[in-house]
Amino acid sequence: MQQTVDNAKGGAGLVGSTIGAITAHIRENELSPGDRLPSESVFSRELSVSRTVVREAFRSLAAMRLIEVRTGKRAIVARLDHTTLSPLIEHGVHTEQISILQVYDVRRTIETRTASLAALHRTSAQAKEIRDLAKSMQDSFEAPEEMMEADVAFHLAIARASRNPIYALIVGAFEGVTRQTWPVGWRSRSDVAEQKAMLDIHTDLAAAIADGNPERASELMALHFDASVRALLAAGIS
Amino acid sequence: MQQTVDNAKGGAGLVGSTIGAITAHIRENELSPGDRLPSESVFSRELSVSRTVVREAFRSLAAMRLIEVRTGKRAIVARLDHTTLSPLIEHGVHTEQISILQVYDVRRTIETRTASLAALHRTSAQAKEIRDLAKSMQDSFEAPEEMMEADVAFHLAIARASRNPIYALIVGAFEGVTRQTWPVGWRSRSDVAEQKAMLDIHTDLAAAIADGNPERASELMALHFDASVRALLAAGIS
DNA sequence: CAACAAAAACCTGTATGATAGGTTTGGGTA
DNA sequence: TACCCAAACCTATCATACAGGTTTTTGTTG
Repeated sequence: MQQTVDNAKGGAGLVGSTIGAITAHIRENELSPGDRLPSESVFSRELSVSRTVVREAFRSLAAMRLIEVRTGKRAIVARLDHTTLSPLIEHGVHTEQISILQVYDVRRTIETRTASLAALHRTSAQAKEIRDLAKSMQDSFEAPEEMMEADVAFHLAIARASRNPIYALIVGAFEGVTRQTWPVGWRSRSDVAEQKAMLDIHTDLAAAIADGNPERASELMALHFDASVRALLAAGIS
Repeated sequence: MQQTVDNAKGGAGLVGSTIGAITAHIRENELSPGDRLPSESVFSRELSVSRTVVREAFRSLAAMRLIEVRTGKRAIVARLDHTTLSPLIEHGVHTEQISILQVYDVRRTIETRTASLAALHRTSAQAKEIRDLAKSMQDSFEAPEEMMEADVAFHLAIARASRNPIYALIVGAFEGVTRQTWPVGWRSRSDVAEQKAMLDIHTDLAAAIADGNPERASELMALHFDASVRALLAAGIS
């Protein structure tokens, strides 16, 4: 019936080209996170496609976390968010395209670096946050659920303290998988002494970051992951 | 009017819960990449939502690359694909949430590891592919465009040879940004000797991987990135 | 009976129009 | 001036329709 949107980018189909037009709009107008986009009907009129198509394009962009849609309000350009990639990795694991050990290899690679960077770049507020989380873990020895949440937050806080949002993005990507495997690793630690040792590594790591000691921080992080991998292997996870 | 889908996951709204229902379907039936999903109308009936809602859910999942939709055919579970994350990183760069140097810090971290792993795990076919790509770069000295493509393919091939798909995913995420900054870095290399040196590093790296020498491979990769960062800084990119 | 081709059934892509309910905004009133 | 409310606007969802692709069924023919 009509068909005005040029097929510049975003793949074939009207929805694809509409996605291209919207991202182009963001770039050309140099929109920043939080800035509002034109409404669905405006795009619909402007691009001569039905609102259905624009809606599907909006949904796609929202799924990619490039924009945020809120009912009644206009869509806004999205701020990078560490939860973005979690579903993707979970999907990979569930469909057996990714193994848990592969996740841990990547985490070790990334997080020895975030530990270094955090020791160099953390603000004092972040140093405190990280130490508090390590303490939370110690305090919740009897409540594994809480300890796990503190652990997840601990690693993410370190990634954020690296002051490179990409690291936070990647570390966040593994949150979902971590929540599914953490209890297994924890239970597989043979005795209480070993469990305490694990907690101590976290505390020492927090201290190294607070002290601004990147070598020690990254060394402790490496130790942590080596121990985690041993625990997972002991539990029969590959 | 109706409203049957439980709000288990995927966020509020019918579309969100429908997304949850579809991913649940994939998990419960343990679908693998390539397996076909029920049609839109089936989900529509099953979940008592309109096809519009199911379509938007499908679009969202397709945008996240959890499924693939093809006109006329049924949607299938998607294979992990290294191009998935590129738009996200580009968005971050365009909206100034991510700097180029931050991209290079992550690449250095990741790719020194992929170089090691590739040296350990590459098949002989992969070793050949990597060497051929290094050679392509040497051969296209007069055609920067081709050289860039060979370079991009080179790094991705190494990531794939690591035999950990997550690395390929992450390295692939930076393709878009790389294509936008590569020419700048190349031109900023002051003289031909320096440009040749850069090419030699690639060739040596390919050799180290073929030789199964992980230490040397990762060392060369680190050298490569140090030089790249210097070139970008020289070009005034931060 | 097997091979094959036409047709029926099904599927996705897109458009249109309608209703419900949340948000913004500009007046008008106190 | 401060505040409240109605109009205007926006997104969420539904129902329906039709134009192409794709798969399956079926009927025919060798």
